[in-house]
Amino acid sequence: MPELPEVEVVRRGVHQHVAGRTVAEVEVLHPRSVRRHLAGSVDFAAQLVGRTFTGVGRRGKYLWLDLDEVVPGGDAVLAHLGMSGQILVQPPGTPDEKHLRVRFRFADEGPELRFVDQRTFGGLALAELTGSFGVLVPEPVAHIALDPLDSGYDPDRVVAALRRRRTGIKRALLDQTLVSGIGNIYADEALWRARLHWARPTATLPRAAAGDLLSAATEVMTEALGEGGTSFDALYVNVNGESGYFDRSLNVYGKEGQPCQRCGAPIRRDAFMNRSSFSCPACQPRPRNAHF
DNA sequence: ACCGTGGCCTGACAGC
DNA sequence: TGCTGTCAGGCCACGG
Repeated sequence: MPELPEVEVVRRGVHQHVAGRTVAEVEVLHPRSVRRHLAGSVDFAAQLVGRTFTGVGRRGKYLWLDLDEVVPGGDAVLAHLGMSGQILVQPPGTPDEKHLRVRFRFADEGPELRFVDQRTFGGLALAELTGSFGVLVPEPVAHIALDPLDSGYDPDRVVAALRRRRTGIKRALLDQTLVSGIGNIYADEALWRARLHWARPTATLPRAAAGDLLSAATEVMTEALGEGGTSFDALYVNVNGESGYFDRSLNVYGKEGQPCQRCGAPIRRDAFMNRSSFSCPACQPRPRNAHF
């Protein structure tokens, strides 16, 4: 979290506000927020001055700002929001946010682009473009699988790859090299819709059930995007700082003890991978051969 | 090659 | 009140 719908909301906002604008100054206020840049944050800033953002791409939870021409060997500013990252568009002179990490000022002296991140799990990077699934993406994104909203996404291929795994179904859903964009919230929601327990082994999952699960994941993320994403608090916002409304539509995530919307059984919460899994004990019974 | 775990981070909150 | 412990969890490095 933020997961695919929230990142797509941000991508659209960034594109609307910065496409065609030329960078005048970059201020890095926290070194950890600039990643994979051996020459350091000062060099990162210097390399961007005078360059023009031409578009904003996304794959899974990564997004990137294209710089000038999109050509092999070109580069882009890659961003990952991590747990608490925000990209905000703010008029110059707006007081700095408490966790402002990187500021972009533009030659037109219009609104700034600000990377704000409380926990610094996210970050920015200047990355070279390389080919992946037939398109150019920043090199650190090359190994990330296509997401369900990508035009090249092929659910049959994901089903086949998923059934070759020897692990639990939720662990597989969260593996960004299998299918990208799904995090803890939408994994739990998709599993509930498909009536599957999170520890169900991938290896014995029928092809149709795997297909239904991926369809459910696509549906729930598409619906969430239509609501502007999911927000529990002020951390998950669009570029104008506004929250989405999909949290009202969640069926299991964060609903421990509340009645299942299908059968009324109280939603249970299990510890899993140092986090929580929410599910309905009646609709999603624990399998005998559970894979933890 | 595949699979699973630990570390990175800070703020909100519960309990004493 | 102020302290401590727990939780939130995506990604990557690393070990088996």
